[in-house]
Amino acid sequence: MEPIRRDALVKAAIAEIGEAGSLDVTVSQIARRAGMSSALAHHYFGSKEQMLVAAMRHILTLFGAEVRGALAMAKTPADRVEAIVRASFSSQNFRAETAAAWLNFYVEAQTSQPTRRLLGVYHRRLRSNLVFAFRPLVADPEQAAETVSALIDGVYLRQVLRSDAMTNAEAIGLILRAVDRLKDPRP
Amino acid sequence: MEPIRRDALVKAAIAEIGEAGSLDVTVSQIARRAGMSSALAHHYFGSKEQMLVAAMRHILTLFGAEVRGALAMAKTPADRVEAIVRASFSSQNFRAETAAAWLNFYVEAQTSQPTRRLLGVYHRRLRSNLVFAFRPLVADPEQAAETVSALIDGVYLRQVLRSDAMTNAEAIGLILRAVDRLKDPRP
DNA sequence: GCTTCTTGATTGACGAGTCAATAAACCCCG
DNA sequence: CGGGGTTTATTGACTCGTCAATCAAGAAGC
Repeated sequence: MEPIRRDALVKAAIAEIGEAGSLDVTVSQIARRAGMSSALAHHYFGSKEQMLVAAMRHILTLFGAEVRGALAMAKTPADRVEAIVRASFSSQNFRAETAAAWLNFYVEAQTSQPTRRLLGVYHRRLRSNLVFAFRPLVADPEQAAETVSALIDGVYLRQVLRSDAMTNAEAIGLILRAVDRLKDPRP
Repeated sequence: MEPIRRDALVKAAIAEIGEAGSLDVTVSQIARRAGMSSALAHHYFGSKEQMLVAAMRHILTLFGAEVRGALAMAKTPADRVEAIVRASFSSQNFRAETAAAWLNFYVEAQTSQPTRRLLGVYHRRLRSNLVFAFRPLVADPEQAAETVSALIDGVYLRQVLRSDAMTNAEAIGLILRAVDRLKDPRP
């Protein structure tokens, strides 16, 4: 039972956060959506915070898997950069729901140590993937990685807010064009 | 009395939000920091939401003034882009405190119509300034503006989170180098 | 004596977490 | 088999705290 319940709660939490656009969702709401009582949610997770951390871990796991899959297919360095960008904006990840949860985790990370640690892991992984991909392409791969990371986060951020949202294809196009400009000219 | 009290409350609200890293600050905390009772805060602002909107408007006003000032000094198009970037990361704006408030307003905008409207105004203004500045420099100024906007937001976002934060000079350098790459090569 | 300013006390709502009690599943030994 | 006992699953009701908002009443100026 335990794994089933935990899983249902994590998914319900993400859905609820996405719908509310905020981490201010009650345990009761999440539990109701997952088809159980709030007491049971506490039974399996101990506290609301642990539940939200689990939700975040779930999102990061999905994202990580997607990046790994895309990287496996990439042959050239340029392919690798493209793979990471595409995974970041895959239809799975680039949804109002997920983006809203994402944004709220950033807020949470300012006060919650576990959340901050999780986000830190994700950042380092993304960064190291990007640095590796950029190494043969530019003189300063670290700077390029930093720029593209920020660009990805920025496009995401704007996605949450705007009513005239970009499609994921547009987002990918925007970033890949920027990436192209960042590359050193071939001598 | 009224303008003095309102001003003190707005500043206290920003400080409190920055310190807490969250919009979950109580009216009492803000009022105490501003040296008055929570009842008085309600007397002058009516509701907590109106107080927070006023705080946000204050931040945006400062930011707008800074951009306008910097733009007034700019002669060439490239100067104009640089002015906007520098204003965005002026030591006034680029502080953990302000950045935290900023981030939280993004979250708030997902549910609060007034907040969303305010942020929309800021976005449009920034965008139109950037488009204008980029027009003589690139073939597609709208796209360049979009890219730089996202980049600014992204660097800001990461600033809130990371412990090994960038200085504002580093942030400006990162973005200006990217801007340089975005420019069309002179024929 | 009227308006403006100010507050302590109170109200009413809401939400996290606990608990005791019930139901269901499982297990072991006779 | 089979039934007592143990663990697991589940919940409604409750506690305790917090907080936005209100109000009535007290100072303070004019």
